[in-house]
Amino acid sequence: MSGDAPTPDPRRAGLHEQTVSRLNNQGALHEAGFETHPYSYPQTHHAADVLAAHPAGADGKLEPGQEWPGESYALAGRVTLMRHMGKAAFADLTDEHGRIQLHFSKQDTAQFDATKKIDLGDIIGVTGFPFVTRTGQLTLRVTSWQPLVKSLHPLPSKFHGLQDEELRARRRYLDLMVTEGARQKFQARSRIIRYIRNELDARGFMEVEGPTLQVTAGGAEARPFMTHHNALSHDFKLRISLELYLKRLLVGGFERIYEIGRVYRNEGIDRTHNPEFTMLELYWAYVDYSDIARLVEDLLSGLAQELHGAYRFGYGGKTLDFTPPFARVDYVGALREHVPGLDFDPLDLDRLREFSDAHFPQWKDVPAYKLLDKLFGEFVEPLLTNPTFVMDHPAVISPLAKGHRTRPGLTERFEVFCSGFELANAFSELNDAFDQRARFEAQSARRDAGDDEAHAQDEDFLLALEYGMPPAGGLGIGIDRLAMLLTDSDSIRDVLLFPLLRPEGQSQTEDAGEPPAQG
RNA sequence: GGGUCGUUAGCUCAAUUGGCAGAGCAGCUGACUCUUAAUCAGCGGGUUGUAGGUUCGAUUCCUACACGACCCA
Repeated sequence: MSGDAPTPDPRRAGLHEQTVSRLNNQGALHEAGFETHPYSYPQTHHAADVLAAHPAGADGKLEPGQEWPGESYALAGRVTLMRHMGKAAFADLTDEHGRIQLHFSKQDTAQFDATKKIDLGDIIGVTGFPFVTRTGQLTLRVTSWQPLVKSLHPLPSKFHGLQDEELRARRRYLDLMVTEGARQKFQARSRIIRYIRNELDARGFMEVEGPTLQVTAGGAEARPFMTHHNALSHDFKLRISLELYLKRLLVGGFERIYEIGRVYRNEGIDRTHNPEFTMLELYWAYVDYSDIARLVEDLLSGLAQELHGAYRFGYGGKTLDFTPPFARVDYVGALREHVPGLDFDPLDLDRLREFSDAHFPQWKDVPAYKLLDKLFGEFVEPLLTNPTFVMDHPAVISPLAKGHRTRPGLTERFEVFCSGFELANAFSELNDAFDQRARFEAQSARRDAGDDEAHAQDEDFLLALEYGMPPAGGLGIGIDRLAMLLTDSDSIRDVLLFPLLRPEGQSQTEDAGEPPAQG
C-alpha cells in the first residue's frame, strides 16, 4: 500500500453527497502537496499538556494577548469544530486526553489556503505555540499542519451528540468520539482493573489464565455456549466461570492465584446482564472466607478511594457508602426477617414449597431449592444499598462451598450485594473430594429433572481434588457491575465497549446455503 | 416469552382531522484576520425501518415482520 494513494473518482455512483465532497477535499489536499495517508506523525504532546502548562491565574483567567512563541507543541487529533473567517480560522482539536482550540491564519500558518479543505472529523497533526485570545482562552497558534486521514462521513451533531442508544452501542467509535464522558467511563474501567491487579500482585498473587474452551463448563449455574473444534472433531463449551481450573492450580501447588477474564453465559440480556462479561476470581490457599471478606473490604473500599477519592460517592441519585467494615446480614436470618409470613426454617424445603405455592403461585414450577434465592431476590436484595455481606448460604444452593464449621445445612459462603445486585461471591472452598462428588451428584439429579442450569459434574476436576487441594478461600467479583457502580452507569451496556446486540439485516443466514426464508 | 413505547435528511428533532415531508446543525457557493454551537447571503440533500392492506390520496389508519428502549415473567 502506498501512503499517498491516488484519490478515487468521487463521481462513482452510490456515494453520498457529503462523502463525495470529502473525497474532493482529499483530492485538493493531495494537489496542495500533502500525502493523503501519511505513515506517522511526530506527536510530542496532548491537548491537556498545553492547557496544564498554562493554568489560569488566581482569578480563574488568563491575561489576553500573552503568547509563548518559544514553546513548540506537536499535537494530533480529530477536528471537532471549525470556524473559517476569511484569512483566519479557529478549530477545536480533540485527542485522547482533551480538547484545545487551534488558530490558523494567513499570516502565521503554512499552507493556510488548504485549511479550507479540512472537514469536521478529519484527523490532522499541528505544530505551533500557545497564546491567549482576546476572550482569555488558551489557544495553539498553528504554524504548520498536515492532514493525517480524511473522515469520509460527517460526525454526529456537534451540539447534540449521538442520542440514539442503539447507534451508540453499535458504532461505539462514534460514541467515543462525540459523547461527553464516554471515554472517561472506559478509562475508569481500566483503572479499576489495574488497581485490582496492583493490589493482588502486591499481596503476592500471581495472574494465570485458564482455558475458555472446555469439555465440561462448570463452576456456576448457567447454560453454556456451544462450539466445535474441527481438527479434534469435538464439541466444546465456552466457559461459564473460572473456578474449577483455578482450583486445579491450587492442587498443583500455586498458593495465591487470580484470573481476570471473560466468561460466557447463554442467557438473556438486560440492564445488569450481558452474555459475555468479565470476572475476577482469586484463590488463596490456607485461608478461609473470613480472610477473603477482609480482602474484599480492602479492595472495594480502596477502589472507592481510587476512583472518587472518598468512601462515599453517588450512584443513580443515591449515595453509596463503601466505608469499611461493611454491614453483615445472615442469609437465613434475613429471609425470616423480611419475607412476610415466613416463620419457619426455610431449609425445610417441603414447608418452603407449601409456603411458596400458597403465597406465590407464579413460582409453582420453580424447584424448591431455587425458591430460597427467589425469595431472597424479591424481599432482601432490594434492601441492600450499601455494600453488605450476606453470610452463610444454605448448602443446597452452594455446591462448591465448604460446609459451615458450626451451622449444619449451611456453608461458609458470602455474597456482597450493593445497590440491589450481586457484586461478589466467596467461600471457604470445598476440598473434600467425596463431599464434592456427592454435591455434583445432587446437581446431576437436578439436571435429570430438567434443571439445565444445574452444575455439570466434572470428573477431571474431581480427580484433581482427590490428590488433595489445600484448604483455601476463593472469591469471584463481576468486574462489569463493579464498573457500573463506580462510574454511575445504570446499564451494563455503558461499561462494555461492545455489548452483544442482535445483528442487523440478514446475517442470520450468513452460513446457510439456502435462500433466506420469507415471511 | 408478554406488555408499552419508539424508528422521518449524515446528526438532533418537527409535520394540525388522512391532503405538496420541514427546521437547526452538517454539506455546497460567496463574504469575513480573535471566533466560541461564530455570523451574513444564496443553493442542494428524503425508498418517512421493511413488506402488505384500507383509501382518490398514508409519515399519519390497519396487519405482519425487523431492530431498539423501558417494564414484567
